[in-house]
Amino acid sequence: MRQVQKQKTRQALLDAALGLLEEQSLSSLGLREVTRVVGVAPTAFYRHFKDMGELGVALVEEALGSLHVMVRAILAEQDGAEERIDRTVAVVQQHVRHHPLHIRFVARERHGGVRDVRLAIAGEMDRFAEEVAAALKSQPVSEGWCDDDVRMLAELYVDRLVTTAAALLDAEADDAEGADGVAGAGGAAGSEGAAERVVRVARRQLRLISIGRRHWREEGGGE
Amino acid sequence: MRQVQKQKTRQALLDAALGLLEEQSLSSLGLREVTRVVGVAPTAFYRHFKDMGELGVALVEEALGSLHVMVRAILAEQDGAEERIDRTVAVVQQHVRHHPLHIRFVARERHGGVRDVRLAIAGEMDRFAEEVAAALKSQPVSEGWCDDDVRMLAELYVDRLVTTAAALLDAEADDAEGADGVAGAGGAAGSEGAAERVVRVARRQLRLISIGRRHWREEGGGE
DNA sequence: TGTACATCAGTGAACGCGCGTTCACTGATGTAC
DNA sequence: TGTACATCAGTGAACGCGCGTTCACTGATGTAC
Repeated sequence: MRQVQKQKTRQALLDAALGLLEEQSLSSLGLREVTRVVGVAPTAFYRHFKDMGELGVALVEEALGSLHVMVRAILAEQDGAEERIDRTVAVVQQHVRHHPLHIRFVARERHGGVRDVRLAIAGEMDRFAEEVAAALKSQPVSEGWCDDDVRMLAELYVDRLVTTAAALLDAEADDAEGADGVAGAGGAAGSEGAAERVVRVARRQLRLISIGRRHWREEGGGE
Repeated sequence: MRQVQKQKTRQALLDAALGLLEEQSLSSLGLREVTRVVGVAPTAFYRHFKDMGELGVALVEEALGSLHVMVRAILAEQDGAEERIDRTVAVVQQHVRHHPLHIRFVARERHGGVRDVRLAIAGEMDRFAEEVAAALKSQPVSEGWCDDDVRMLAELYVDRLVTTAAALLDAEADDAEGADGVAGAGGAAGSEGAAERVVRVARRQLRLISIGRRHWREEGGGE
C-alpha cells in the first residue's frame, strides 16, 4: 500500500525534527535541515506538512501522548502516600530516560516562539490537569474539597511533574558531561550527582504538598 | 562624552531586541532585524555585541535584575502568613504589568535554544533560591529545619513565582484579546477573567504550601 | 494473467531574498599643546 | 582660545550562502476491465 510508505516518510520527518530540536528551538529549525537528515528532497516536505508549525503541532501530539501514558501510570498507583510519591518520582525518572527528546521538546516549546504549538501544548496540559483532578477527587483525602480546590491542587501536581522532568533532563546531561570532563575534580568520589539531588528535592516537595493537602480543610478552605 | 552615546545605542539595541522577542525566540532573531528597528546600520551591532547570544546574556542580566527587585520586595514583608501571600501575589501581578517583556523573555529562554542564555538564567535563578532560602531560614516557622529542607522549599517558592508570572502574562493577553474580539460571547457579563483565575489559584497554592510547611516537622522530616 | 490508465509521493532545477560578516571609510568627539 | 592630531561609533557597499517556495516532471504503486 502506498499510504504505508507515506507514513514511514512522515514519521522519519518527525523523528529527524525531534532529534534536531534537542539543540535548537522550533522557530529556528529549517525545513531543509529536516529533509536533509531524512535524505529526501526539500520539496517532499510539502507532501506531509504545510510548514514547520504544522510539523510542530504533530510533534506535540506525539510527545504529550507519551507523557499521558506516564501520568496514567502514576494515577494507577494505589499504595500509601509515601510509596506513591516514591513511585511517582521513579516513573518520571524512567520517562525522562526513555523519552528525553519529548521532554526537551515540551519544556522548550511550551513557552516557545510558535503560537500554534504553544496552544496545542497548553490544551493537552489542561486535559492532564483535568484527568489528575478526577483521580484526586476520588481519593478519601479529598473529602469535603470543592471542585475548584481539587483542580488547583491538580495543576500544582502537573506543573511539578513537568518541571521535575525538565530539571532531571538537564541534571542527567550535566552528570554525563562532568563524568567525561573533570572526573572527580573537587567533589568527593561518592558525592551526589545532580540527577540524584533533583530526585531527592522532588520527593520532598511532593511530600510537603501532600502534608499541606491533608491539613487543608482544618485551616485553609475559607476564601 | 562619547561613552554616553555608545551606551544609548547599546540600550536601544537591547530594547529593540526585547520588543521583537515578544513574538519570537532568541535563536530565530536576526541581527539585522534588531538594527533595523533601532535605525542603525547592521554593522553597528558589532560595536556592542559579538553576536546575538551575547546580547541575550545581557538581556538576562537586565530581566533578572528587575525580577530580583521583585523577590526582595516580597521577602521584605513582615505580616502574617495570609497577608504575606496576598502581598506576594499582588507584587507578582504588578511586576507582570510593569515588565511583561522581561517575564516573557525569561519564561521563553529558560529552556530555549541558546545555551549561554540558559546557563545565565539558571545561574541567576539559583542565586534567587539561595536568597529566598536565607530569608525563610530566619523565620520562626523554620525552627528545627535542616538547610537542605529550607533550600528545597525555597526552590518550590521561586519556581512557583516564575510559573505564576508566566501564566499571568498569558492570561492577561487572553483577557485583552477576548475583550476586543467576542465581547461577552458565551460567558456571563460578570464572569471571572483568566487573569483573576490565575491569581486565585496561585494564592491557594501558596497557602497549601504554607500549610505543608507548618506541619512539616510533625511528620515529614524523617528521610 | 495481462494490458491500459490513474494516482500521487518524491524529484530536481530554478527563483528571489534576507541573512551574517568583511572591509575600508567618514566625520564627530575628545585630547595635547 | 585656537590648532593639529587621535580615537572610534557608526557607515555602506559588497560577498557568498542557505533559505522557503514554485513548477513541471517521473516512475512506482494501485485499479479497472
